[in-house]
Amino acid sequence: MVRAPCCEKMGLKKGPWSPEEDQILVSYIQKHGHGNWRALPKQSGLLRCGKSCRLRWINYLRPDIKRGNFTKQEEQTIINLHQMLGNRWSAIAARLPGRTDNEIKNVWHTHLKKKLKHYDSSQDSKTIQISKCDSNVVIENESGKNNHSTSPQQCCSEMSAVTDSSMEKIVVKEEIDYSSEYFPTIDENFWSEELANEDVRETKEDADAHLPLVELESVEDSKVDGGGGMDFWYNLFTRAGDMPDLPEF
DNA sequence: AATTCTTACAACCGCATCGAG
DNA sequence: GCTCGATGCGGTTGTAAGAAT
Repeated sequence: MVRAPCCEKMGLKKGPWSPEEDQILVSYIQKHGHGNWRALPKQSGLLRCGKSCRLRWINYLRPDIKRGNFTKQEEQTIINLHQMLGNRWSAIAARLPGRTDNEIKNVWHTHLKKKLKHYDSSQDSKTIQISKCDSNVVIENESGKNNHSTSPQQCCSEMSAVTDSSMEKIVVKEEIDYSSEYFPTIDENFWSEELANEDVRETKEDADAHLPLVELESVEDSKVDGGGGMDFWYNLFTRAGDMPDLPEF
């Protein structure tokens, strides 16, 4: 049994929003707020489903939305956060005031992914490797709530601090600048798209010498989807000793 | 000038999660 | 503990605009 899409209900409009619809939605929310998205279309007179209204508001009409091109710093931040969190766009968006998860996702797919792929292809020989990885890490946040992660992706996305040898407790402590301070800097070649073949980063041997390996167990049963994936998991734990305490997501 | 291709981004869909009852 | 409705999230699609041919 397949559930019918919500907007297929009789009379509900789909597709691009008209300025009139935007106006109705904005003025309704300004007056009444958006306590109940489901009820909002009925009460405001819009022929849209609540989901569509919510999306339109969050991604486009919200007054605090920052429009226009992303700055280099914002792009750098996205890259760094994506390396940390994988495809958790909402978590990334939470660190970029005025930007939406949808917008960030689009920028990633249309610009950054291509750039990085191009950039990384010139960096292949510098890939860092690790042989073992723990697939069952317990994470504890500030509220004391434990999260059991069975996948690297999931675990990494919730990881918020250095893992010690027992890998049991992770506590959030402070805000950090995601744009550069704690991450390897992407050089000018990335932004210029003219990738140098040599002397861009340290060699693999140099990197291995600087990055402490962490003893971890097999990840055979781990599910890894797109985004950060296993490489990131490896890199995160490889670099664990260099990572700062990170805030909660 | 017309057509095709590419890019960017808004919007949709369906699954996951959460909370109330 | 279970069910169900509401909301959040990420993947994907649709389409308008611009570029290339």
